[in-house]
Amino acid sequence: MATIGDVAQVAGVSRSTASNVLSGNKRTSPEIQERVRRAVDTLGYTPNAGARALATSQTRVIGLLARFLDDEFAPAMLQYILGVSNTARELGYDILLVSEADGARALQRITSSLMVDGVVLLNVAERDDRLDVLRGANRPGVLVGLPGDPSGLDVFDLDFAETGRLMVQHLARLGHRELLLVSQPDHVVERGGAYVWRLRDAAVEEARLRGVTLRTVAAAPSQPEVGADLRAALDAHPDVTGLLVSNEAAAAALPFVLRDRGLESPRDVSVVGRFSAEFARTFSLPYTSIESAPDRLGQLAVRQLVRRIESPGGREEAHGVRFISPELVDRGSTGAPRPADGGTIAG
Amino acid sequence: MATIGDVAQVAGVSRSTASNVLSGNKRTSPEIQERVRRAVDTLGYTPNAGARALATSQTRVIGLLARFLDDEFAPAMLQYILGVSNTARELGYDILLVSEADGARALQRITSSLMVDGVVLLNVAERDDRLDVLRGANRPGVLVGLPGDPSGLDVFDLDFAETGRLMVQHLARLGHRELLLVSQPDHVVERGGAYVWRLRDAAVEEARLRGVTLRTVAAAPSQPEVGADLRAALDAHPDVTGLLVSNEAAAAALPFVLRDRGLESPRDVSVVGRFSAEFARTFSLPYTSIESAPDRLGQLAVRQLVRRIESPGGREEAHGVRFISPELVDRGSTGAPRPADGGTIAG
DNA sequence: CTGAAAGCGCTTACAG
DNA sequence: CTGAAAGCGCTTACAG
Repeated sequence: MATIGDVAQVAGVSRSTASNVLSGNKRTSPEIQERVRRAVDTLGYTPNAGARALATSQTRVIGLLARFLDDEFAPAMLQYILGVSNTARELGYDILLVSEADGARALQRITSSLMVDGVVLLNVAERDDRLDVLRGANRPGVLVGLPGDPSGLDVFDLDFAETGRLMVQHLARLGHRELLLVSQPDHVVERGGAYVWRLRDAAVEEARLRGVTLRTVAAAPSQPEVGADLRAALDAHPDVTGLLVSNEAAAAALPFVLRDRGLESPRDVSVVGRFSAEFARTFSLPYTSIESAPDRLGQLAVRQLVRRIESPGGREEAHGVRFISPELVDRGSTGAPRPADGGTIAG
Repeated sequence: MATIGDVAQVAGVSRSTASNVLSGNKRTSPEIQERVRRAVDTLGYTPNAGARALATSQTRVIGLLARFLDDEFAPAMLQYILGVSNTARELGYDILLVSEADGARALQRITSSLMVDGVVLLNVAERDDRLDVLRGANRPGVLVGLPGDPSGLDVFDLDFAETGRLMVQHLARLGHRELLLVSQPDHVVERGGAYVWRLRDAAVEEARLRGVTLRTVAAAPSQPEVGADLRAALDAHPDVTGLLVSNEAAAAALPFVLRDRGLESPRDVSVVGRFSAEFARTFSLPYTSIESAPDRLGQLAVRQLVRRIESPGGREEAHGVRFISPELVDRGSTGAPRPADGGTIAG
């Protein structure tokens, strides 16, 4: 491997001059620049990342802490990872992907060894044991997902409360009076999935304000249990004309369940989901939905992180929570409710 | 940040002794060990990764080159990534995830800068522009996926030819004489997805040997086009009693298509897929399938890579192609064909 | 068994 | 504008 010493020698300059040409930090004469560039080309020189990191305390690597939990839906997670990864590369950073179960320990390891310039935490829980580590770390970090205590942290998330309200509004305006919200199971909430109740509570409140009945049901986070949960929920609430599906696994299973009963949306039941366009495409979901925007959240998170890393006073600027406003993507699965005498959705 | 110098000072030893205790490379007295360990604890010392990499030329990071192509099914890809990532962590390595479009350039970048000790290439094509870079690189690499010219490379892959034969055998033995293979579209093959024709050609040959009719159809790699392709294929071949579904997107869409026509498997049509158990779970696929074993392939690949990295003569050992034997997982979607007079599967 | 010294390949004040 | 020198934090022969 060629070193910068080799480059300097071939170019006939000192190592510091070669370094200055390559970094562009100091002005150098065009002639010198040309000589150094030629030397780099002939030698096929690439700076040694470890040596550079040692000298500058910068690695140009961002740590990405993902969590693949059994009770969450892996394909949805992938989209966040890709969103972060793509934006990082655009800004000149590589991604160290950490998917191990013990995220707190992993975070400690990669920050204290200075392997990364900063970190992005995905799938943040209400009480997340990674946050104390992050607060004590020597590198900045941003979260995707709102924890219970976001103080001193940069947080990006979908506005789940507004999402809940929007879902209810949309169906209420179309004339629906009997709604069913398909949510995540209780243990997701207990484990810290605060987004679940943020959406649910707001939906319930909005329904109350509008004098609409909103029932809530928890469905399993994976196949095939989620299908059974959906069927049971429809049986239990035959008057329902509108479905709010916040649970992504349930959304993926819904076409099967509706077809089983000969139901069509929006003819027999109106459906509003909460998932990304990419997710809809992967699972052939024909439902109107609130876009969950994983790519945009990943992008915002990385941009903010890079600002903290690179801007001189970036580390000290005020932290805050930034919500993405939910947007409804119409895929034609909602309409006026079927007439009251039009039978039931129970099988 | 504490350095090893601080540790040495607190422990009252020299830096080299502290280093030796931590690495375990040289024998040290128990008392000294204890003193050093205590100093590490009180200071919260973690070695600086860059400095260590510079001194040892080892980073304990493995580069993972993924490719997310529009014409392949992203959720299937995730499983390989997780397989590699989990095994790497078990062996003490972190993962640098590279998902950018220009894989060859990325590979050049991470190897020549010595950011990684080795690389795993996913989704390798028949003619893959990353391979020349890998052959010229100063770090070892292993592939998941068989290229046209595997010389000088470590390759792991499912035995697609045997997979094709096994699928045909399984249905032929049950009495099926009219089979349909749902494959990938031509442009996947042209781009270099050799696995497509490896499976197809072997299936065709096996069918010929057994005197069974095997038709082949290409289906789109994503929703919703794949559904239309499946419907058209069933219409075009009404005599078919057995489906071999190698295309993962087609497998995910098949339940919808069959239900549309009131078909059940195995009553009306027998189905054998090729996908992982995890994939089956995610998409609620009730089909007997050849296990594609992404986790196992990832594990084998990483183990081999780490062997090359760590064993003294590991770099020089003979390279080779290792196939995983296909295994059929029975999910009850195959049986004897319906009687010849039993109607057709066309809608 | 322990320690002083050199070296890994960069960058960056600093002096000229 | 250019170069000699120091330093980043480790590891590792080498001498004792």
